[in-house]
Amino acid sequence: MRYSHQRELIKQVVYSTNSHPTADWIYDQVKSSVPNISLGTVYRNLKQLNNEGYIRTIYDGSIARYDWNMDSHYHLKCNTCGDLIDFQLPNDDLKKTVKRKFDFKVLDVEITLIGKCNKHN
Amino acid sequence: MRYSHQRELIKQVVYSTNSHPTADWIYDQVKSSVPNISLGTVYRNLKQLNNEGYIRTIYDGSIARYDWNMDSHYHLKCNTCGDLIDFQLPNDDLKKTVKRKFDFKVLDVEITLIGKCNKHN
DNA sequence: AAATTAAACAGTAATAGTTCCTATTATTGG
DNA sequence: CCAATAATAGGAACTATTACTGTTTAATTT
Repeated sequence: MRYSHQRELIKQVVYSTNSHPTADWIYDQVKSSVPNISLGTVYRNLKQLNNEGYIRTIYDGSIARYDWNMDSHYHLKCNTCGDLIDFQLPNDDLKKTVKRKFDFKVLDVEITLIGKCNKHN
Repeated sequence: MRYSHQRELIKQVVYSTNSHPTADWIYDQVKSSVPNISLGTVYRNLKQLNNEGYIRTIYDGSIARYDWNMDSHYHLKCNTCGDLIDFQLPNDDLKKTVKRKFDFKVLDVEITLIGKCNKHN
């Protein structure tokens, strides 16, 4: 992957926040240093950074968000304000621990384990 | 909610499969009995069925899928074939149990707890 | 059983997020 | 410093979903 100024800035923006930004938000940020950057460039570079393991893509409903934190961690999603909050926990009683540690009321739990099923051994 | 033939068929299609179908797949199925049903009707009714608690909407990456199973349960997503497999587990060591019970190799775990954060007490 | 009312409809246009295309520009290895 | 080619800007295209509009249909009232 050849160096690119735009990609470097995009990476810095993702690494600068814990808010799991969208492509559009990142685009707006980078525009302040490179006013005529195109949204396609942002998407292309986010995909590359994802593929190279610099960032990860998470889906918040139907829209993509980007996260610099590559450690295995989970998210608390508030369906009133939409915030996505990082957390890391042992595998015990999630709901109670989350209520205690984050004062976050769990209404629904969605767990997706991504991997490979037994048809591809 | 007034009775509608189309909605009844849409509900039946969702209840007929464990494959977590997309709106488009449901549309194709229902078309065999109502050839000129419109895709908008499918989406509108899926949303209504969701709001009335007959089905739930799950997001698979950026696309919506529909599930008749309203119990709290999780999904194994295979990133080779895209299958989404239901499972239900106690909160112990997920990865090992999943490997043993489903012969499914977990590469990444995404957990989203949906609820309300402490700004809205 | 007709008339009335409003929900649901088909068809289609519009939107949002994302990807693709093309001619131009920038990085890099020789 | 030059040639090769990866990356770019700008905009068109695409996909999933929602919104709009005039018509049909189910439920309710006469």
